[in-house]
Amino acid sequence: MNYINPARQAPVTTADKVFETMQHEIVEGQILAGSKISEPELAKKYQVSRSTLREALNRLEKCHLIERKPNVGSRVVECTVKGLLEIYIVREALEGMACRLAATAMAGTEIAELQAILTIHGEEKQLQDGVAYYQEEGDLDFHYRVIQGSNNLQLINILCGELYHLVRMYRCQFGMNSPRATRAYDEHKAILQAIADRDGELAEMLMRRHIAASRKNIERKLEKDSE
Amino acid sequence: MNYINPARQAPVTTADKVFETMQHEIVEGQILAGSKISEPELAKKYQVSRSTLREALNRLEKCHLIERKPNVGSRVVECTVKGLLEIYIVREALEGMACRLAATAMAGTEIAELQAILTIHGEEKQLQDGVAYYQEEGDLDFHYRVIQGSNNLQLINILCGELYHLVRMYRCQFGMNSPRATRAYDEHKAILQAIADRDGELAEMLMRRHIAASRKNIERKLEKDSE
DNA sequence: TTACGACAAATTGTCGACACATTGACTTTA
DNA sequence: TAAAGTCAATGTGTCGACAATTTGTCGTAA
Repeated sequence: MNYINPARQAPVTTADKVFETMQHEIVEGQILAGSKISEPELAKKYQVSRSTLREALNRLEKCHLIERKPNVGSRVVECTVKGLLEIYIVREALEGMACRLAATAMAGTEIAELQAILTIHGEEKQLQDGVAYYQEEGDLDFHYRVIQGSNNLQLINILCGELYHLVRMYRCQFGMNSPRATRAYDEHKAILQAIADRDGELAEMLMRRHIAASRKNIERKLEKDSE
Repeated sequence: MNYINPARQAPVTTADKVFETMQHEIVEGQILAGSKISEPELAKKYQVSRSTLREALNRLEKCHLIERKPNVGSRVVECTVKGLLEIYIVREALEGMACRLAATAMAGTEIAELQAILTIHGEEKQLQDGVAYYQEEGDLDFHYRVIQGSNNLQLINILCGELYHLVRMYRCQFGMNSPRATRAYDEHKAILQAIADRDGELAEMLMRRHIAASRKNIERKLEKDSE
């Protein structure tokens, strides 16, 4: 499957390619979460030297997909419930702010474009009545565009560059296909309306509630599973 | 000068030491902002191989202190006004959230400890009537402890690990010794009171206003300079 | 004179080998 | 038997050298 990758530039160097490959394998769980990474082993697997592999590992660490300890080695991060909720907290804060900024920074054409995309998503949702597509690609795409609309490079870099793949990893590995799609779609519409009205304060509040609702939904679901 | 470094672990490997050295030199401006980094040159300067230096560069990139382009090289980030304001925006969002969390997550003992520290800062401030110390170390220390109090590892990592040194760099290079210290001190006290009252909502609002006030102060100052 | 292209110098990316630290198993000793 | 110490094996950190790419210079042609 060919994922979109917001902040990516074409993989020019060998380390880039190894990085992308490993990224996909970690996100999709082919390299197991929590597992130890053996540099010699993976270097042989990808047919590159250890230096090149280590370069790739450095970028994976930048994406928070692996953790390194000096003189010990690297491990793939573990997908814990605590970690998932922590990311939602960070997203609530940052994407809320991004939304506030987008309300004043986004161009009218961008807003119109995003409205068109939302309409398409809505039709497709009803068409196939399948939640998966919307929840996966569509949701990410909406959030991605709002973040870009903030026009704040630090914000964009953190959300689209450093946290993006970790979010995808959690989505993949926890198998998130909750029945929140319809409600989420309506919330997206309301958020976009606030942006179109140039009401930054409201836009931020709605985005924060939107993300907080997802978080609480997960909390409920998980504590129900543990009963 | 020996800076405190929140999220640091003792430098065990040589790359660690080179990283810390370069970090200080970049933050304090000895390595000029915006300047190009020559790997062979710096490797010779620090008496290490290029591999080790590149390892250090990778960590500097993680702190947003340098930027790399494939097949071209690394540059120290530039300190622009736009960049400074962008960081304040990110801090407003993240530290605001951290403060909200701290209001429920911080232990009573931690709060008491922080209150004691604030008192000391207040006395020292009046004692030497110098703004510099408080503004530099004390302010960073207060914010640092609140962030730690959030008990959210993602939040702590981003603020204390990735953005911390960039903030210090801006403070150093823009020479921030504004007369906001007294007001900032009072604001800190109010924030801490909200945390002690376990009022997360208020704590977040106060922290956001506190950081936003600093940002607006800088905006005023800078547009006054440009007149 | 300007624009284009080839060449040379310098820099970055990649490689394989060595030095060092950690881990686990085994031996020794209380 | 248990605890501590030793040693080997594995893996990470570091090094120097080679390969590939970029950049600036020079020369040629329009």
